Amino acid sequence: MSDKVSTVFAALADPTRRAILSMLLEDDMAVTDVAHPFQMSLAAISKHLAILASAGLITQEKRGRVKWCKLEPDALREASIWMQGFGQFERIDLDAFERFLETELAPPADQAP
Amino acid sequence: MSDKVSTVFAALADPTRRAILSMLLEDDMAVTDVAHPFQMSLAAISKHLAILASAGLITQEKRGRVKWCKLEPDALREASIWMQGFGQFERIDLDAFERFLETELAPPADQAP
DNA sequence: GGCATATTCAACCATTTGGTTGACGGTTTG
DNA sequence: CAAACCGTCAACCAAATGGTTGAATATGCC
Repeated sequence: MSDKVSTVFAALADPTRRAILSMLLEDDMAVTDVAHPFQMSLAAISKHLAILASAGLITQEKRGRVKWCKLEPDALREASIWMQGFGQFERIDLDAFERFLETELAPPADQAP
Repeated sequence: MSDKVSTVFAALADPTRRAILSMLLEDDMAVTDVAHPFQMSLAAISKHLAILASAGLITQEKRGRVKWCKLEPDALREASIWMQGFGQFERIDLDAFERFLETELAPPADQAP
């Protein structure tokens, strides 16, 4: 493994970890709260979170006795860009794609195409 | 693992397998030729190819005594869509993205946009 | 101080992964 | 037919993965 992209993909290859990421999409969460919906030990979830953190997909910050987990979506970018090298995306102009995103992702009631 | 998305991500988590996919981006290849640049046994590459095939990322067709490997980029779509749930891609309009691709990825000397 | 809460550590276990080697089954060619 | 080539299978191995439990470490509260 070792390289960055491999680490990210490996982290994403586990459904529990993907579920955790989906949960964190809503809001930052404490480790205990992340663990709550799963029927596995807190230690197991703690390990999953460590893996997500070492892949850069989340960051953890301890405030008081609780450790808050925060999604870091930017870590997906490199892997996402790798994937865009394939399929319909293979000849993509990344600058044009960037411009596309800027207009497409503008605030809801902003522009009329 | 078991689910489709997990299988695809797991397949992508290995640098050898990603290298193979990159090679297949150029052209279809025989197993032996895929194995050539790597310094590991043919059997090992054969296993990697089986993993890529079971993830749906490639297909293999035997013609005569050689087995041809072909990239199947569509298998990346589901995983790619999953990733788009995060980060800057979360509010993307897939139809608009499709139209964008159609113009942006038009065959070199085919039609003038 | 003492107890409850939040999280990790350490040791352990079963299974999977990524690799090796050698034998084997098809296919092509001399 | 026999020899060479293509690829997989089977058995094995070391290391990584995903999980468990119980003890340990912080922190907060009465």
